Amino acid sequence: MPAKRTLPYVILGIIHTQGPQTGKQITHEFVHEIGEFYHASHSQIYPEFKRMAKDGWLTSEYLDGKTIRYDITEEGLEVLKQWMEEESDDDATSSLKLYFIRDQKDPLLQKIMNEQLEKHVKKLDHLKERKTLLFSHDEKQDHYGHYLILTRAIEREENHIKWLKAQLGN
Amino acid sequence: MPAKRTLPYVILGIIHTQGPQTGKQITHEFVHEIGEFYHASHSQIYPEFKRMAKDGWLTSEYLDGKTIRYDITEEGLEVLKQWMEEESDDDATSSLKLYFIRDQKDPLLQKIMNEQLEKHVKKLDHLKERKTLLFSHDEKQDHYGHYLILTRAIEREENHIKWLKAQLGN
DNA sequence: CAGGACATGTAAACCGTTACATGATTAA
DNA sequence: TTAATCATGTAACGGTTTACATGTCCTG
Repeated sequence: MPAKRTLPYVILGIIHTQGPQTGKQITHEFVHEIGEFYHASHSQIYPEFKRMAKDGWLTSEYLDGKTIRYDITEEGLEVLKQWMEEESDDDATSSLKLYFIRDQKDPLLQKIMNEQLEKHVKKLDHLKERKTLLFSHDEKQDHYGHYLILTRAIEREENHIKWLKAQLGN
Repeated sequence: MPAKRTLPYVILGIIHTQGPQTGKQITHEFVHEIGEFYHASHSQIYPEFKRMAKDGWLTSEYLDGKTIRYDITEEGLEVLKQWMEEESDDDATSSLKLYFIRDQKDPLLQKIMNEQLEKHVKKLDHLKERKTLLFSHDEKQDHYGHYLILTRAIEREENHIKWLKAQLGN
């Protein structure tokens, strides 16, 4: 995978919601808190901190001559806000954005879930087409595994869509 | 992501199930057939073919002085078989293996789905623990997005488990 | 004070993508 | 025949992981 750059935005999001962070603290976040949904190792985090400070997204403050604590700047906040509002290329990114939304009334919640809904509806349509194209007769006899995972993929999409609609209906 | 090496095995699987392949053919497979579940670009495929031929997993045969068609060797078959039987590190890999199973009676089907089931049950347990730990009272008021995606993750696992059990019950 | 854990930092290797290059076939 | 397309091939780049390196603090 081309692995589009999300690390800096996740860092901004964490600092924004959890307050200023040292390398140790944010590494802990990545392992234990947000770790369910995103992971980064310390060897990415430390250089990324410096890059972001150089770019003016973070301020750095020495705590004890070696421990640096970073805080988000106005520019960083702006960058975060833009990222939150731009369209996500995949589900994982959408979920990360949701993770950083604290208020149930935030209109971004609806926006992101609506985007997801639209994409999953399209995906479901496509998968169903594939299924009728490939397995409308008895072909599954001879490609059972393919039939299985296609069926599973369809059910997953249906389940996800159902969930999104239920949430959006609230 | 570290992206564990799956390309060569997918190539073996395709040749095994679809017969000998040229670069063009297998590129088409990656885009149009198996593309739902795995993707590779031609710039990976051509060098990989050569590596695999050098390693004795494939034989190469010139069709017209420039088009090379590759077929699987006995050794390649063995490698494929081993890969199919070893434990998968993630769901995507499990699905790929299922894709290559043509016969509904193949015992590997059950084996792989049982592995998946076990992992997803563990994952579900873990997610539920997280939820009670983080959101047993009214904390969701203040971290609604986190609450949402955790809830969604749980439902996804439940749905997947339900599906696996239904399949295994047949 | 010696050893180990730990926080921080850097380097190397791997995989995959995008972009570029080449030669042959096809088509205007 | 020239131009476009296409199959094949190579190079450069980005991102992530693993491994290695350094200094500090804690502990026996």
